[in-house]
Amino acid sequence: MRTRFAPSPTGFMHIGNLRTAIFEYALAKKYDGKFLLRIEDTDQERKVEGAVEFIYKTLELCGFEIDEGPLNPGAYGPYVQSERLDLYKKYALELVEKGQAYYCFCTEEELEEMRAKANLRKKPFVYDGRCSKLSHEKIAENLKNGVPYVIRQKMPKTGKTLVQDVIYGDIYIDNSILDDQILLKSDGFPTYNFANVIDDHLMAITHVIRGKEYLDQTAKYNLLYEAFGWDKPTYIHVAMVLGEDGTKLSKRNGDASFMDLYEEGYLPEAIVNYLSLLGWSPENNQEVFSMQELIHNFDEKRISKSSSQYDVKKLQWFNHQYIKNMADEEYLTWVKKYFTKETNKDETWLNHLLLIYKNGLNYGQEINTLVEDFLTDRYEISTECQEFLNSDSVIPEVIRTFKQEIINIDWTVENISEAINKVKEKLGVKGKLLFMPIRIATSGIMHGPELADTIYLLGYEKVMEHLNNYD
RNA sequence: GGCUCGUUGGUGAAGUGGUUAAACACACAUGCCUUUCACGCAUGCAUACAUGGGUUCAAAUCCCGUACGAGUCACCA
Repeated sequence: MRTRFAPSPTGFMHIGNLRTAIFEYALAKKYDGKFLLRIEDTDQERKVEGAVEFIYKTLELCGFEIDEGPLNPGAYGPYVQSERLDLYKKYALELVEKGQAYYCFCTEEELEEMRAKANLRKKPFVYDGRCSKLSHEKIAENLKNGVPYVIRQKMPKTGKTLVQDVIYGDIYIDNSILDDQILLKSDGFPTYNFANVIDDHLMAITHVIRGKEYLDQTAKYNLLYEAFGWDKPTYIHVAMVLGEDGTKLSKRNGDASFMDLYEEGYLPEAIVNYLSLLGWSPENNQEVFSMQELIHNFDEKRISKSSSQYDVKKLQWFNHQYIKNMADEEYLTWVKKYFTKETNKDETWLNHLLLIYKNGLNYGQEINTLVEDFLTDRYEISTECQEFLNSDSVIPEVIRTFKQEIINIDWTVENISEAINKVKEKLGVKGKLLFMPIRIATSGIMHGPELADTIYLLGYEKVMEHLNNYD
């Protein structure tokens, strides 16, 4: 069993691509097979510098072990298509020799004209194969004169071609709609379809997982395999991942890119976990699982036929689960990468603060907004707070008593907690009337984390300063 | 437009002819957790099988039509 992930190097990976990679990886590893990375850069115009490293980084972050690829080649290299040009040419020529393909010298203008005519008659454009009728002499002459050419495959004009897919079953495509597809472009590069077939065969790929958008095109692939007399791989086409609004993912959705999510503070494990459940589910219905469990439970037959919608809320829930399960030390190192607020507080104080939010954090960058109230000197009583303070006559007394209780204690969370309890006992107040006044008087806000922790972190000086306002 | 595929509640989904509460998770709402928010726990929710016909003793599950959605028809991948 050998699978491959074959992205083009655009320096961007949206979660749909990643999800396909996850399936490919899980399938290969489930059967102790190999997972390889191949870069499909046959479109020279869309190439981006550093994209290969970027892809490696992404996959590594996600916990993939790449068995063979451009940076760690195996026996089937090279793994970058632009380095395999001679190979494609050789195989294209082989088909020409066999009479399965031919040189085509049609110019773009000629093709444009044919296309326009087809449009007029409201017929889909199919190349008429005129160059396949060229005489040997004419071909030789053109080649000699350096006339630009492409190589096209001869397609059958009648009948149907069978496409077999693990998810979608048997599908028949009418050959009449099949164009004499271009194998080799005039710049000497192969087309995507051609390179794909050559490479998958040469790299001994056994299972191809790819987006459903290739389902129809698979007929062309099959015809190519047949022309060469090669065995076809097993096809597994997967439905698309849609954006939150139910439409196709695009860069405009922004957050649909893995790197964006990563930078916002979503853990790769959580992303992988969530994504694996988009269009697939394990038989045991387990939701939170590790890569190892995913591999173990993966079953390609349970991949869904219909597309699914991306939902940040659920991703956040997964992320939340993973954050909660981190060890404190691990959490602190992690969350500090996303913590960008300025502070002159010492590390112990900061760690205490960050830890308070560990169980409530949805994603890394969220820490900055959660923690805001602790890092500002602002102390303003909102009208809402003021209204509450005025709502009961016992409130001033609560505040005064609390001040007395903490004025001489050792500044620890436990002692503060104890002080609150004493206020409760002395005045016989509890609940909202007990805690709200203290919270507002000390911190100036109505909502926040655990009160004793809040007061502790505010610090003795600041708390006393605030309490003095109520004397 | 031709061809291909899909359609279970707001979202992810279980379910592939048969105990007439269609699971589970997210979201949402409420309650509890001896302060709020959050976490956690509990309950509820929407009264979901696109639609019309069949087949069958029995259909979300099989067949046909319709609607809607998506994909694809490049010297892009």
